[in-house]
Amino acid sequence: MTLDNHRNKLPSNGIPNMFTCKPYQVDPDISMFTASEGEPVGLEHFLVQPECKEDLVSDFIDLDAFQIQKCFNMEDISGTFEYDQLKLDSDAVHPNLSQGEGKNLEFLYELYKGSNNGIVQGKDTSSTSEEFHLDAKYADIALELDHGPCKESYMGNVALESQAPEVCTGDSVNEILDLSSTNDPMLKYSSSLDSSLLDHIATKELHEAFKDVCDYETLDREWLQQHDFFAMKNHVEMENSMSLIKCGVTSSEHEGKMLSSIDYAASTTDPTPGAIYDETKSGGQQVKRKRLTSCDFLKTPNSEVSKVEKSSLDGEDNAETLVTQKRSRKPPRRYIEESLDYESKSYNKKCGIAYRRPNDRFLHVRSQKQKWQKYFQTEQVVCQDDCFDGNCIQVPFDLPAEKEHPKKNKSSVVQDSEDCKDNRLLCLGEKLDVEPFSAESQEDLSEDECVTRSYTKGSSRRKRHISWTPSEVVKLVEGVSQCGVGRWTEIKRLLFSSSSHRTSVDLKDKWRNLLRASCTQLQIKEKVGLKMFVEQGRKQASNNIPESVLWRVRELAVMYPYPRESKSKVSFTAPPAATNTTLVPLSTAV
DNA sequence: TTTAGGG
DNA sequence: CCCTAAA
Repeated sequence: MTLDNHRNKLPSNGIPNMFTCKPYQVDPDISMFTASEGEPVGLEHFLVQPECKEDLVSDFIDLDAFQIQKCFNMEDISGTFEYDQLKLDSDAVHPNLSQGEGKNLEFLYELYKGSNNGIVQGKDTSSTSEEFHLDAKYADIALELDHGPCKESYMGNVALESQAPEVCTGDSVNEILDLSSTNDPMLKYSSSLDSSLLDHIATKELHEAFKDVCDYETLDREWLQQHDFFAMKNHVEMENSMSLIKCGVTSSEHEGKMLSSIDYAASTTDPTPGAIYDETKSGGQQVKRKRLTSCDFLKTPNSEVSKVEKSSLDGEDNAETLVTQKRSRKPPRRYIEESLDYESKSYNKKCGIAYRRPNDRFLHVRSQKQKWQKYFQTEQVVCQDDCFDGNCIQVPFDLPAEKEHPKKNKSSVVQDSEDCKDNRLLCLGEKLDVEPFSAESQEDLSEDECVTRSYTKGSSRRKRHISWTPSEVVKLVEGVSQCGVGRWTEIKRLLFSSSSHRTSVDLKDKWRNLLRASCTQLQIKEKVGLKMFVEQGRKQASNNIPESVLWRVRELAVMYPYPRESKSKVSFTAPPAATNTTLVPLSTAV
């Protein structure tokens, strides 16, 4: 399209005519319905303006046939328009249109008519203006509308009415209202429209229209983007308009701006049920392309305004590209990524520290506190403390870790923090690891673990205490019976391979403890009798070690003498007097 | 690395 | 459960 093709003309009377329509030729080779999916076809691609008639003034007035139709729609609605002022350009009528052209025009007409359906009540376009030949389904009639005194207000009404009942966002409405108010105070009448209500209606209608053909979200997003785009464009135009006003440009130029607003309105009034359902099943895409038409049209550098628009829109190349070229496609990946990124950022910012894992949060609090403690005394520290919800027992930061482990070399604060971190992380991992072990193990872990954890927190490298369950003891005994005493690695490999928290050393230690326990228990049981047995029962209950297991341990101890333990074992099996002296302190201690 | 033993 | 020495 050439630049001239988009310029609207003024009638010979010299009055700016913003409704000048040129006869459009339909290119039969390009059909909206046969266009490939990936390449939306703008209307202007097959509506070719063959000629420029009167290029008098309006670089700022951009109307193609489609928008003119919209103007007609509005005029039908407004009821304030003097149809006498409409003149049909005889050149507009093309009685010799081919079949394909007729179809395309018919589609245009249907779109046009459909756009009316939402707002025209009991009024048939064809009946109101026979001259338009629209009832003849030739949508590309060229019209000349005299630029009468009422035109401005009319235009304003057009813009408002065309946008209001159909689809529009509050922004676009406001933009247009701004434009209108700057041009004609009469238009303020329309500013009383409830934009939110209009938004509701518009959205509802839009959803109805696309119920069967479009995905709601996609449609909404695209539509909103387009509207934002329009609003922005409006804004740009308004600014430009104001600058032009300052330069003393005639009011017709402002009308040009307003026509641009109408363009937006027209472009947004397309997806009406009538337009869609009267057409083929691909109505949604058609409507999209239809909208694209207006965008492309606006994008065409046909005037200074358009240039300004284009440049400004190029700055928004994302939106522009999306709106003008990728209408029937999904939003570009970059857009999605940016959106997601933005959402995630805002989400994170909103959530902040509250969504950290408790473990990390504790560490964060602690490290931050240590760091800040040097510089700030109270405020931030207190805030951090408040963030800590106390799921764990918080150890005072000045609490020396060496308290629990005096042998450890005194670590620095940072070192302590790191160690604590490791320890806590280890605890978490181990707990997760232990949980599927068995129900018993979970029971055992429940309360004691919390206490243990809180107590062992200060010590850096001490492993969390995990009580031996009876099942574990049984496994250990079985392992010893199979592999023999002292082959702890093998036992672990065979029976405790799934228990990462039980090392071979642990097995050895446990076996040693079992030996002691068995010695003690059995010895006491033999010696003292029932009274001590009751005590043993208590102890046994506390240890959860069945007596049968202890007996088994003793048998194994005999079979596989444990080094150096065998001495005590021997003493255990030795005369009672000797065992008494050694075991009494133990039993009493327990 | 594993085991034994002290703590 | 940790630590260390010894193998």
